[in-house]
Amino acid sequence: MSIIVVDVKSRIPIYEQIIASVKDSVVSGLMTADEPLPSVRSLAGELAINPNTIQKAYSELERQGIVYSVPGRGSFIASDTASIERQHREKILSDLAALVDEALKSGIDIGEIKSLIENKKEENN
Amino acid sequence: MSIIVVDVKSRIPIYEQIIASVKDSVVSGLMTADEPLPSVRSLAGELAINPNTIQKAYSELERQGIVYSVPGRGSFIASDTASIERQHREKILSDLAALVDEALKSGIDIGEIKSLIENKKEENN
DNA sequence: CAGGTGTACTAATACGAATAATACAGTTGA
DNA sequence: TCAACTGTATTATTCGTATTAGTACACCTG
Repeated sequence: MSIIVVDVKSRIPIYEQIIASVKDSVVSGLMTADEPLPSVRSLAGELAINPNTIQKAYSELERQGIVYSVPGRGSFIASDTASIERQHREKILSDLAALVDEALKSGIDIGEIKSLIENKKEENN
Repeated sequence: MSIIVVDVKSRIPIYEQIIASVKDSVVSGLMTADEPLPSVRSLAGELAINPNTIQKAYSELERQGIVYSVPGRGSFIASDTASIERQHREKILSDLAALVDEALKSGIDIGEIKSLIENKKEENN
């Protein structure tokens, strides 16, 4: 099963949307280690886009170590998803730090930020 | 004085960079109400880009109520910067909420987020 | 009135994403 | 064995849009 969706009207290139979509599936646990991705041609058919665009996305994912491809067999999620998830968490924390920085510089009260977090914690239970 | 800088190599359109730059100057207090912006032609000369690109940025800024333009005189920061700053804070809080949401979904401990905020608070003193 | 300002318009250019059309080599399963 | 799948590679073309280019007009200021 593939949860890969794209929005052709988005300003974000389709191949980048695919990359993000696969990454999301990995970090959310929807796709697990060594699980096969849809083939270049079948996914192109599903999404009604050109196979070359899919290939470009898969190539980049392979370059980043998110997937590995075997000619004749297919493309698969990397065996080591732990490091992918770790990288993902690091990126979120880094983004979060930058945003909190900007918030404080904009004069947003730290209490407001804290309560926002508490609310989010409630939702995620 | 103008703190407007652009990176022609960025994937972000130059006119959007200018828009963001002006907004930043307003919310950071570098530019205040009714202060004149550099003229379309002079800024184009400074940044070595086409005047049309500057005009496009200024037009959009005017549409958003960030600046107002007077033919023959120039372009100026809006008189009411308070609402601009409010909008900015709201956007930050909204972004922050989304990011915290994603962090919690990624299994990041809430304590880690809190300590991150405390650290940032220290830095901003 | 000269020289600055914003504004408007059309055309041309540049760049990158996406498509299109093939071709080749490896794997798989009937 | 071989048809049908897989990834990979290559080249050319299309397309959208940001950017440039050039020009013109009306307004304001000293």
